[in-house]
Amino acid sequence: MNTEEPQRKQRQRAPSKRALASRARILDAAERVFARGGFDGATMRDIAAEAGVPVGLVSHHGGTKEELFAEVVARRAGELSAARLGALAEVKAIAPPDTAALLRAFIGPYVARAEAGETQWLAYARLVALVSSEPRWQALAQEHFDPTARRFVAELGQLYPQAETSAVAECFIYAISAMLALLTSRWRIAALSGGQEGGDIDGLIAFCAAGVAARLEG
Amino acid sequence: MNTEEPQRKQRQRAPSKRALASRARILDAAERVFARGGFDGATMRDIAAEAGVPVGLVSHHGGTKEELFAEVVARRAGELSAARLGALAEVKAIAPPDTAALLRAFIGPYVARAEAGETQWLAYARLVALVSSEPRWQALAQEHFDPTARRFVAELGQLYPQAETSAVAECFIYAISAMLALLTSRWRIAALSGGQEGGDIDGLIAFCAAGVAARLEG
DNA sequence: CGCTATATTGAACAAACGTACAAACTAAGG
DNA sequence: CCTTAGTTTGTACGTTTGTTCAATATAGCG
Repeated sequence: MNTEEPQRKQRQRAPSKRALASRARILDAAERVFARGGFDGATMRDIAAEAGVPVGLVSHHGGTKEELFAEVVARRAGELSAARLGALAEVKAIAPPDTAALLRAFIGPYVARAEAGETQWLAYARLVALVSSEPRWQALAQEHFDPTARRFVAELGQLYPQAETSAVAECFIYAISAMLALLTSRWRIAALSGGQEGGDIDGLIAFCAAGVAARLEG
Repeated sequence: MNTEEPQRKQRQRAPSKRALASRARILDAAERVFARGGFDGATMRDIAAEAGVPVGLVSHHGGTKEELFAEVVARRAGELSAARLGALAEVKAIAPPDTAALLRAFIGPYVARAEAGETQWLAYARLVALVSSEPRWQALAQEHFDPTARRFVAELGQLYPQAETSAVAECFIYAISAMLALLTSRWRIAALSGGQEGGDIDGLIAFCAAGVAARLEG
């Protein structure tokens, strides 16, 4: 029969410092390796090698490969959503925001982190691009990105009351894809302009804000 | 020593009708399977099963997996580039084109094919999105997409003489990524707007044309 | 028709894959 | 300090991977 004690905690002891460090190193390594080659292009052994630990330890801390991928995505999603909603609240506290201000509240926190030299956030950007484009990860996108995105779509919709929600969402997807292009395709911009580096957040927001206005006002 | 006959053709007999049909079926199947799961997500056996042929035949016609992928990309790139340059010439024959006309010449041929119910072109769109975003396929993008893209960047630059080439290329990348989002992320637009279908080429061009103008005139 | 280059088939290969596992090791709690 | 839950390690297993190959069938050409 079953044991008497009901719902005793699965974990009876707190994880040690070293265990937490190992776990963090593994998640960081997984983020980089997943970003480099996508889910299928990454192997558990690559991740283990990148983290400098044996293969078995990756499974021990990360579970199956799919669970590990979901953890990597989830880990930064919370911080990012909080930063975005915070920026939104900040902007609304001053004055009723315009289109550019709304877009900046959404895009700014992301680009700032990616451009702060933190390569982990740039790797994360590639991951998000992957999750956002492959229907395979629809559930992940729905859980971690949709709530915040829906909030911004609603705010944007208030600026264009006569526009349909689907048109607002369409514009928002265009803006997100342009943002991800800025973060992940700088090499291609350089290739098309003969080697010149190019692309910054102000230009991106100018592009998107005008695009949204033209699409939703028409 | 070497044989006497200089540069005799490797292939001594023309491929049979059935061989050509097999080859086409294999490339079509590879296009779908690669589009579904990316390069690493696809297996030669998946492709063989999708085409209804034994595994060995895929290698026989397509070579290695990488060669097969490159062939799949190359096959439609020619037709697409020709259609785009044709549309550009057509538009320029009438009058000096504006931004929207230029973008339509680039985007139109693609979206038209993808929306004509030809699922193969939609699969190809996912493939292009893949090639355009992963640095791994930089060489493929450079060979098949860059020449035409560079041409459009140059045309666009003539409309904004004071803008730097890198800024023009930046805008063009934004427009391409928005186009690919329209083709590959309709499911996400629907998810964000409560199920409503949305997104068409006219809205996309309105968005991009206004974005380009705002970014390059400023 | 008969000959031959090509196309097709199914089986086989080594390598790499995700995962499971038992043994050795650490560190937290009494 | 000793117990014990948790961590680390190395290995090993069963699949699946891309590719090769010899055999068989097919279709072009004189």
